[in-house]
Amino acid sequence: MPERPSLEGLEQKWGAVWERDGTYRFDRSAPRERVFAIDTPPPTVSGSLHVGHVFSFTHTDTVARYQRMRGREVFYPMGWDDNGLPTERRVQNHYGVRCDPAVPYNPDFVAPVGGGADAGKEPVSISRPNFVELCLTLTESDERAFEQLWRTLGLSVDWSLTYTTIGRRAQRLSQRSFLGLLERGQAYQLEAPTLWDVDFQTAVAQAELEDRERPGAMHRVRFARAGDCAADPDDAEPALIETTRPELIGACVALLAHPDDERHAGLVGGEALTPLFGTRVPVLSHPLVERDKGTGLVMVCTFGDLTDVTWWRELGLPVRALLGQDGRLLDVPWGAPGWESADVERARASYGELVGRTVNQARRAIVEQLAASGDLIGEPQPVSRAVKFFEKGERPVEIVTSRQWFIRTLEHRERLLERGAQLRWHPPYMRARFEDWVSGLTGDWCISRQRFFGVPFPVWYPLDAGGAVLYDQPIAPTPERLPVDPSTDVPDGYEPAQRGQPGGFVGDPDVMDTWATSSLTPQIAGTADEGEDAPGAPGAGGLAGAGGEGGGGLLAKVFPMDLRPQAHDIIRTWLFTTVLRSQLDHDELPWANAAISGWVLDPDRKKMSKSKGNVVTPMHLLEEHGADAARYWAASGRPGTDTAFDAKQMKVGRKLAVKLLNASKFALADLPIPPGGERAPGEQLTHPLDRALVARLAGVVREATDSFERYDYARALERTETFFWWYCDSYVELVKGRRYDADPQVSASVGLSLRTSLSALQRLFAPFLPFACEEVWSWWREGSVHRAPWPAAEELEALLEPGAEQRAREELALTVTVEVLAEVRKAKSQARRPMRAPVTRVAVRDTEPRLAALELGAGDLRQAGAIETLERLPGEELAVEVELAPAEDA
RNA sequence: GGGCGCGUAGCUCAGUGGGAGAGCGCUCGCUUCACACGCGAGAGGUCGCUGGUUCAAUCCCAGCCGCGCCCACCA
Repeated sequence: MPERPSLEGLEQKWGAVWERDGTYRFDRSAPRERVFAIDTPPPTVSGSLHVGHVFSFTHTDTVARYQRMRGREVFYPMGWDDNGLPTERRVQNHYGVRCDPAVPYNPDFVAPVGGGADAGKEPVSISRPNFVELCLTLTESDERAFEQLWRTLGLSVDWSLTYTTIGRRAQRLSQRSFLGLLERGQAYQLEAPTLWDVDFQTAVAQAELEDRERPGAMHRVRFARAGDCAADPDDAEPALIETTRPELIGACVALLAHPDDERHAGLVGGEALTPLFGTRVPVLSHPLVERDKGTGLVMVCTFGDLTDVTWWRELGLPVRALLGQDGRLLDVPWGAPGWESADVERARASYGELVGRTVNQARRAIVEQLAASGDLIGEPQPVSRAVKFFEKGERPVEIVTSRQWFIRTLEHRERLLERGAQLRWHPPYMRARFEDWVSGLTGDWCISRQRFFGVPFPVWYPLDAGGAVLYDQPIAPTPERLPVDPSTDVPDGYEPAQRGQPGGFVGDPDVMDTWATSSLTPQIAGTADEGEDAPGAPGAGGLAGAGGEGGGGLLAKVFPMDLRPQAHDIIRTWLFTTVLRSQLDHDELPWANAAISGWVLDPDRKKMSKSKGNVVTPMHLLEEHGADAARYWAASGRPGTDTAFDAKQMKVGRKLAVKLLNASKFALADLPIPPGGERAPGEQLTHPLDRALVARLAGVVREATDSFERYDYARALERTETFFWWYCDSYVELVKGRRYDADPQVSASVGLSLRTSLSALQRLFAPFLPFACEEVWSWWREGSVHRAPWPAAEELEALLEPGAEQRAREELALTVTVEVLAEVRKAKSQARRPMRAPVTRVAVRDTEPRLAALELGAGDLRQAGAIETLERLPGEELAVEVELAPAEDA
């Protein structure tokens, strides 16, 4: 036991011991019912972890440590989500490269030195395999840094179970699951209007959209009436629409009014001519049109927003697409079929100024044209409106038609809602977010991305004699070949030279969305025994192993898992897709519990973000305050609740950890420690106050345990902490006299009480302050506190005398004794005297039962208060007179 | 527009159908034999507003106001 206990260096000291002893190693021989499996969120590997990660991962770690101490064999892996767009973008910037699938693989390629955006050089085009190699190199170094941080924070993960979402094992599982879905008709391909990010040039999913307020302008535009009236233009009342997207007038395929809107009843059923381009479009009605918006007449374009898609589909409108995949206006053949115009020359002339322009450029240009032609009515009115963005994108998403892979989702909606109801949510109200999302789904899940660093779709397509791709006849590899990359691998029965040749084959060029793989994290983590290079599982189709049929593998032991911890912002993505995939592949929930963490907000209650520069780097945090202190702050944030970043809370946590060191030192120093630590055979709690203390402690243990069972780690901490400070300030002060008594008969009971209480407190704090607790445990106990059993209220109560009446009297004795001691302290404090100042006489007036109880604590009270005479007088309520001895120097 | 959560001391937040709490900060005091990262004492609040249920409401119910988040067919 050190002379002056300190927190310094405990992270390194105990981190090394835990690693050496395999303290957190998952024991694969444990029976299924003892296993507690956690589906750890794999952090995105694209730079650095932030304070929010420390926050939520600490929550999970406290639960993991609690369960381990409860005797569960905890399956607690770490994963790295290194698959996907954020990594690609980071690699592009870091190395100054760009992936071009047309470039051949260069085995001797060396990453450019001093590349990157800051070098101001044009990015170097490299092949997809070279690009993927760079992604792997960069993520590897990030992952080492992440692991170091987690180890310093004291996460009790089993590092031998680490997986990555781009690793061969994840790819194999992801592809195997996809092929199963394809075989069962749950995955399909479709050419359809798709949400599209024009910068990344990839499809995106509904779940990856977010709204952003953007300034825009509302333009009132005149459409001439076509048909009979066209012969007599002066007679024809024009059709007025309002739009924020005038650049899409050329893509207009109809005008719509509400069926009950009498103002436009005369128009409906007729036709109108688009301004500038002179295209005939029908005027129709649809109930989704809102009469009080704009003029009540709306232009349908292919496609300005998701509502346009609805109208286009429901009304069977044609496609007149203007926007290309790069977000620029396409060159379209005015006058050709589908592009008819009442004035082809004028249409070509107008459009000539728009073609090749971006959306914003084209909008400015067409507004000038409309103004010049008189078709723009009034000035554009500035408006602020919500625009849909890809959450990682910088320009609004567009809707373009493309071929994509989908997983059937809508038809499983009811079943998914049932699954959501079966899942135990912590806190329970988070379930509403899941249900809102499932109920609001409008389409199946688009999982294909036109990117490079991801899991490829494991299919090829035959080419017919004319070189056309036969998309409806995909060629799948046999399971033993997985994972495959169809851009380099060749399907069975073909030669490499046949790639791209008529009668040959092509590989699917796309990769899966990152969620399409991370939605399988329970299965990926649970197949750690397969190894990275194991062949595909035997048997076609779905995943083998889960469900336990014959398989003695790891997966059968850990799946379905016990706990999915995650933050609330990814309920609609990660949580939802994991439930969906587990439903489709296993027809069951992937876990029994979902524990949802809040976010870390900056002190202004805004979400922390790098752009604001208010982010504190986690490692710096741990170095300054210590891991236990940071964990204390995190664990004080209640489940599901956003918490402001607060360094002051960390200081409080640090004080608590230091206090635990010192209290343990006081309690244990020079105290005989029997073998086994707490209690020698035959030892008894002979003093009523000691029994009362242990009884109270049993109540705290019960509350902490109940709280943890409900995943309310914060309450467990709060109860333990409150008790602990009271214990130090009141109980320990009260019994110091007996603690140091020369007569072993007198001190024995305190010794047992201190050993018993410290043992319980050190274990109660262990999930929160793992380093300080391990340190104090090591002073007097064998083995790790983190493998010690969680304290049990029953064991503590076994030390007490039976009899409720006696327990109540002793509990009252502790209460009254502490109350009187407080009065004595108050008198000394108000007299500005030290706490050890002697007291000649204390007269306590109180009710008879309380005075009787006080008698049980009178001896300790006299010693703690330095009281000469203690008188007990009958009274109505507690009143204490204190006569201090004269100060020596007064 | 819909849903969820929140609104308690200057700050951060617990809490309960019957006495309004903690930590930090502030004031005053104490070198008490584990700890000055300590100990003791104290000041400080119409528990968002308005109704209702109840003997009794900070807590339960309704409405409103404010904040945050999620969702929405935002032309």
